[in-house]
Amino acid sequence: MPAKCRRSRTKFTEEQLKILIDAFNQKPYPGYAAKKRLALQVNTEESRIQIWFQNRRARHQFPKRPEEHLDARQGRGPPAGQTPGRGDRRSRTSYTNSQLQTLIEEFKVNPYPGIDSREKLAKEIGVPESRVQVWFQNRRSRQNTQKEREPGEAVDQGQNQGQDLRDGTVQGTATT
DNA sequence: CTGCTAACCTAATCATGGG
DNA sequence: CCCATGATTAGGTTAGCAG
Repeated sequence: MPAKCRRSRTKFTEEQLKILIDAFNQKPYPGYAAKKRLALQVNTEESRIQIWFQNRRARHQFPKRPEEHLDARQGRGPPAGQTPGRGDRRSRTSYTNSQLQTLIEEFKVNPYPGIDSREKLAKEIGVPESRVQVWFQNRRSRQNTQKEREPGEAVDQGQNQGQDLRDGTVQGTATT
């Protein structure tokens, strides 16, 4: 194959796992700052930390421990639907018009960019690769949701499941 | 081959910021 | 206030590697 679509599988060392598991047991929903700190500690990317926590929460029934204290503020305490984690999210990325143009153009030719394409794109518009990935995820999702708006035409789904096979390698560069 | 688990996906939802 | 859209989550699939 020309290149790998996926990022290569990260192999955590025992030491790294120890730190991660310990952190997980104390706080299964780390905020952005905590993830960044952990990333530094185990010397890896923060996006790897995020994926690791996602997978861990999904597969291990961690002690339903929302917070070590956190007891609903009965006043109104609307536990229904609120982020378990702290309000510590990554700040919203605001894309400039030209950045959006680049992303949209790429999306048209390849809505499922592999790791190489995403990294190249990220470098091009000066944004972390993880943001590019999220952007594509949201874009695809939105497209599927709103596709029910225009009964026009198009809406051609190729039943493409799993096998994405498409790799960037788009030497674009034509322009400029 | 099987089990574990990183990477990745969708859909839903939370949350922010501009009109 | 409301809407467009970025960030996060649950849960499910794909795939690399050790046993």
